Amino acid sequence: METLEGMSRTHHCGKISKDDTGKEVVVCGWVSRRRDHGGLIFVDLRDRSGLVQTVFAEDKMGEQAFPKAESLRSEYVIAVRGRVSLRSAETINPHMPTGEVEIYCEELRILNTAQTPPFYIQDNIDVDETLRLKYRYLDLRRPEMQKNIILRHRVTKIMRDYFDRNGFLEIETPMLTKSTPEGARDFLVPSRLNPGKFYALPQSPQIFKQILMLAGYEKYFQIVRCFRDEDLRADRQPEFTQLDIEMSFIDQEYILNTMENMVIELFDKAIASKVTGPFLRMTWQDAMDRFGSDKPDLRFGMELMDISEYVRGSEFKVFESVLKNGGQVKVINVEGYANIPRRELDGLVEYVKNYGAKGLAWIQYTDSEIKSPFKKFYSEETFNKIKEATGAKTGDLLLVVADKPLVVAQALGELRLEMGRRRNLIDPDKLSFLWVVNFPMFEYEEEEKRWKAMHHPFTAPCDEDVQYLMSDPGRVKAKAYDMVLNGTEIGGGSLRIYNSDLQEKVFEAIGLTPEQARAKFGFMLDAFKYGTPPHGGIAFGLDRLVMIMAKRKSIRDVIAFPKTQSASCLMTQAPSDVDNKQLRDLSIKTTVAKKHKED
RNA sequence: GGCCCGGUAGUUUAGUUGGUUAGAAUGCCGCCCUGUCACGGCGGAGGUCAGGGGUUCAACUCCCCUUCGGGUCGCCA
Repeated sequence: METLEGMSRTHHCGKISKDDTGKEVVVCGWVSRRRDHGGLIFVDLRDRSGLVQTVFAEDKMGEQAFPKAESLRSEYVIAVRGRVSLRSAETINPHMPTGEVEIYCEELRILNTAQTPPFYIQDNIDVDETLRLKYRYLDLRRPEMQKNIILRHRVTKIMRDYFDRNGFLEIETPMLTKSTPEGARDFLVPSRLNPGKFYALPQSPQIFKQILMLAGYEKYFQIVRCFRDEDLRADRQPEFTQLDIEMSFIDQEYILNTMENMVIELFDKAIASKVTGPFLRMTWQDAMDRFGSDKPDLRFGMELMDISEYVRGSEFKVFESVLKNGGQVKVINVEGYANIPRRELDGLVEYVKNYGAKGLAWIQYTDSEIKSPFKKFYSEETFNKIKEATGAKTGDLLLVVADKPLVVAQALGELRLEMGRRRNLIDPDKLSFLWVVNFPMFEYEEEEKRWKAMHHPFTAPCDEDVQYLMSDPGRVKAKAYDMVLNGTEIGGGSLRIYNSDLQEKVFEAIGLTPEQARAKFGFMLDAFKYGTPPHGGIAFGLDRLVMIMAKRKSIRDVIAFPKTQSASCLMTQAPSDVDNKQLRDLSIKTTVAKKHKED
């Protein structure tokens, strides 16, 4: 093994160009590929910036030094001093950014050897993700992963610059904090100094940022880790990063504009995507009615349409009972797909059942006839009226769901997305931003038989709805808003309650007794009595945002060290057992029988 | 907690109605090779068929359980 002593890097591999021709350079990196021709060896050398071809020629290096070049293997760490030379026309590699040049080695130092890696260190590898996660350091060495991680750095850098320029202060908030009753399951941290008591890791810095507003900081932001102990998904990790923002003396319009400008600048500077404002604003009700989702993907149409009035009053019991119970009958039009195979239709019936619908019906306006499972209950005129009302044409397929509004929305909304994917209606290069506004303040929790805050309990209700907080919580709208991109919620926020009386009322509406509210949020209620400014804010999911910008399907690809679906880290083997002494110090006993595994 | 998919050389995989010496490609090792860039040629090594149990004369193959990974519903203010 050799050192770098007396040899300092002059260039990065991927930056060498024909402008450097003739220069003596020193490059360092990993052996990406080796092509041994006997007396002539080519090595593609890789560092963070890219690849460059280095050439080891026996007649130039001498018989003493050449065997060292022969000993090189994949992922050895080397330094090469040599001269940049222009390649002859027929040896230029047009597929490589540095393909016009190569470096003739004059001195080689092997700084470290390497075991053969378990997978190729290159893009587009087809390898089990388990292996990638176990050897994450090798996975992260792959150019496409480095690109993602570098993009993530650029994103946070642009954000910090933007907020700094606009008068925001980045202020840190505690990681060891207090468990909150609402929301996700907390990660708990036992307190050694307070036996039997626990901190919670923050689900978000929500309360702290509001306290900062009343403390007079006016504009706050933070790029901050948040923790929620819930089941994982392709876009959900137990620890994730939020861009967290709060401002005082502002209205909703100011927040939305400030955030739009941030996002426009971000997409421009980070990935050179020109996004234009102002973003479309859509009420929550509109989004649900038209797209069956509070985060509609507007990259394609296929909106939901209500045909209740056309099918009402028939012998068809399914529709009748739904309509009598306040339900609705809605459709989406899958254009040009009247000849859908019967087997696929059957599959779609199963598909919507996953989302709570009891079934799925359809109308096929084929060239020759109208096909529908409820054809015998309605006249041809009715089918023609439906055709006209929905704008369907001959050759189109209507998919029909009848149920309570929320079930129709979810089932048809998901079906719309699925058909959009199957029919290739979604342009992967399109960026469709919108704001969804006017969310309901509460949603009813069937299991616990109580109302819950849809956003969080510090969200301000719309002024005109405050009177219904107790009498009719379901009709209260909130001053809340989500930013949606391509069917993904990338950010959400609200104007906050800044009056402790109103705050107590909202706690009451979600079933918190005054005692419970005091125990959990007493400090906040007290604080709010000392002159709280009107304020509001928003938080963006950084991982999801970068995932979309990097065009990846999983946030694991934009997180350096992510966890698996069972929330473990395959590289470190966390979580793991701890010594009994550690548990004793914390006054903790586990009820899980220890597995006796001796290796 | 439910449902679905998957686990075979280092890696990606083939393996038929249950009977094969478990095959290929690539990687790895050795020898040869001075213009390759997925270099090439010749040779070689490499398998707990995820783990356990069952059925059977016989299990990679069929059944059950466990485990690990992925997707998803519930959950995620």
